[in-house]
Amino acid sequence: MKIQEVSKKFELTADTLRYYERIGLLPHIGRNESGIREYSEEDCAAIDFIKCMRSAGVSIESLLEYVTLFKEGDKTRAARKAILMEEREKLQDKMEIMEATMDRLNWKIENYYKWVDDNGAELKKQHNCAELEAAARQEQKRAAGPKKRAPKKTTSSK
Amino acid sequence: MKIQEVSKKFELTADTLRYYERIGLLPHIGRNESGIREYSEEDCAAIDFIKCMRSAGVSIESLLEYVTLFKEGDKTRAARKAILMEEREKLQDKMEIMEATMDRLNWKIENYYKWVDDNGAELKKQHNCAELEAAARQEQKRAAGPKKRAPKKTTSSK
DNA sequence: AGTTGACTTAGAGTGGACTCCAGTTGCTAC
DNA sequence: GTAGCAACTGGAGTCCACTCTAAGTCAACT
Repeated sequence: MKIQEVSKKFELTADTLRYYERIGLLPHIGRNESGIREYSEEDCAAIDFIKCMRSAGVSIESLLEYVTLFKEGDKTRAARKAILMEEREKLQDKMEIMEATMDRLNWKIENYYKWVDDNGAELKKQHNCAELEAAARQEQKRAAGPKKRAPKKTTSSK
Repeated sequence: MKIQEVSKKFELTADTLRYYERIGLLPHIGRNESGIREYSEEDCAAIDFIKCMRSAGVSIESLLEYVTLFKEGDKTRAARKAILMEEREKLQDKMEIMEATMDRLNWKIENYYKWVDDNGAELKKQHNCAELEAAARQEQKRAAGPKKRAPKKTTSSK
């Protein structure tokens, strides 16, 4: 398979594929007589694995460690397994954090924002959510108060 | 609360807190007579919310959108709700991806790496995992084979 | 023979999210 | 009163993971 096909198949740009190869995340891909990459089934399997891990947030660094061990052969199996287990732990932790955030988001949507109608006007006032609302109210007070209105430099240099 | 306390409480560096304020993610924090930040309860609630969202991977851009609407008052409730719902969607999607990755990792650990003993030697050979193994084997063949390494630039002019 | 378009390379540039730095001010302790 | 330390400011630097550019090669088509 040529780079464009692989790119489509895995939804990774050709640049990204070349980048992965360059940093050693993918093995050196074979070239044909005119120097064009020809991805084998095995290369694709590797890409599939890497893509899966990356999309879950596994760092390139960890993946590199893993594939580096791979190249060293069977004697590194235990170390490789350890890496996978470590990454599994990390993923597990992240998922727990995300679940907590989901709960919070759900609470906010279902409780705090429940009285919002379709066309964007609010139907009732609410008064039991601290978080940003209170801070925002305070901010409004501050802004309305003394001239103290710091220049609002948004989004650094552009 | 002074910045150092807040920093400890939420495990965010003072730099990060100042950064968040600078870009408008946090409201302008009140200062005492000598210009030192004094974080209110409301500020802390906002920080707590932001930290929670950030640690789940919600982008600063989205959070900024949200707090910007907040400053515009009640008429933006519907829009704010929409943002939260969108972020909930994104989180949900991410979690699904992560779950799939977890499954894959679990499979690999439990099947592919099951015959690794404590001290790092492998006990048995395995032969039914494509992925990187095959690619690695291929790579080893390539390395052992022809000269490989040299780029074939014949007429090179830099 | 010339043009198109996919490919090649090394290397530079980008965007997001911090993180650090230099210089200054202000509080507390000795 | 001066040393030490925490805080302040604007701006520069860093890290990660790409992403883009320039200059070139090659096969196919007109």
